[in-house]
Amino acid sequence: MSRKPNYDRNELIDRSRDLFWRQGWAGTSLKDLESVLQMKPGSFYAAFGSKDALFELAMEKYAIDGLERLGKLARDHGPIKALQRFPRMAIENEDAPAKACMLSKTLLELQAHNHPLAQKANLHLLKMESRFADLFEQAQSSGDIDSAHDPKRLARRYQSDLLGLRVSAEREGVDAMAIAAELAEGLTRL
Amino acid sequence: MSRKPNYDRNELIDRSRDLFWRQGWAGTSLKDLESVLQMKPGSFYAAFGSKDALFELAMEKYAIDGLERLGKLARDHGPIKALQRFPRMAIENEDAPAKACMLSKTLLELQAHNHPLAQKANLHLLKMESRFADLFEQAQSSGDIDSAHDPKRLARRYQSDLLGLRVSAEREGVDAMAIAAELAEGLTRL
DNA sequence: GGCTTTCTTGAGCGATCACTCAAGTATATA
DNA sequence: TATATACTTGAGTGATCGCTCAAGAAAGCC
Repeated sequence: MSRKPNYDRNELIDRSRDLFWRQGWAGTSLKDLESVLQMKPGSFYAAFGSKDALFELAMEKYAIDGLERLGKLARDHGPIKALQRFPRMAIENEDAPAKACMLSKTLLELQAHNHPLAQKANLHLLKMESRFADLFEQAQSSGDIDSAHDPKRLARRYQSDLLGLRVSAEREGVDAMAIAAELAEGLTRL
Repeated sequence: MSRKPNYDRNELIDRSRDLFWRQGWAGTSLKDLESVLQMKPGSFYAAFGSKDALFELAMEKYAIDGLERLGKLARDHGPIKALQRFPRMAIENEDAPAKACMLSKTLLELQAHNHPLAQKANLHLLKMESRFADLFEQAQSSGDIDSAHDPKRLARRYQSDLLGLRVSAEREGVDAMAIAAELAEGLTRL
């Protein structure tokens, strides 16, 4: 029995993530999604339930991708180099839907209305922050960073600077790569 | 002849700025504005022309206020102390509509649709950046900061970190005052 | 007071919003 | 091949969007 969907659900979520990332929550209409996903309303709601539900899936995928990219950097180059390269990686991809972080965009857009998606964005950011703290701690263990510093404090500051970088990268007329380089260089002086 | 409006236009723009600042462009409806300004649609459009036009006025007022606060800090305490205190001032006011910068929020929300307000937000940010650069240059002249640094570069990085701080301050569970303190402390080591 | 001019009112405009559902179509199992 | 079980379609839902405009109210000038 049954009939298989003629789409790849995972790929649809990817495309939604790109659209939501670029245009934000209110800035993305159902018409936009129907066009990008090549789906009629009926199929869309059968598959995802609501715009909010799909946004949540998209944001989860965004967050997991970020964690995985950071993890791969750490495995390939070690903790300190990973932390140094990550900001540059976040803004150098010209094909990415946006330079700014989707989580911070969501937070800024929806926080004022106490939208559940804003809280979820913050949870993803906290998860990322704790991962940064892990890497700082590892960098201290291997002697790359002075152990006098509190890794959680370092992570908090690092993430804040990273979010700032990515807002700046969204602007025209700002050399974000130069800021990223400064950020990386700053880590060598801890 | 003629009849005077029964409202203070300047105060209406202030209230609009607070609402737009907090809720963003799409997040603020005409109903919201009518409620906060105590105006019926007809009066609203007679007075301001459109939602976008009022948003632009609100954003201009926001930008000018920022420039003036920075200027006052510089006059009262000198360039270096002004740069050190400004980040804290930006996030410590509990009554402010939001911690994050209205200009960066506008940019992030509207950039993807090439909305004119996004470009205007960027122009205001550039103006602010050049004012930061002026202060860095003055701090160098008075010997507070090493003259080997490029003041424009310092300003660019400073603004980026400031925007990051203010995004972080919008989050729950993040000690933004601690980040602001680190930012200020960092300026003493230039 | 009479007149002109502006401001205020609020019903309602067309467009778009997120979303629904009955009908039609394709596929897997029996 | 017949039947059951999904999936797909797209016209259409009520609500809300930003905005208009004709009518009425109030203030300044003669």
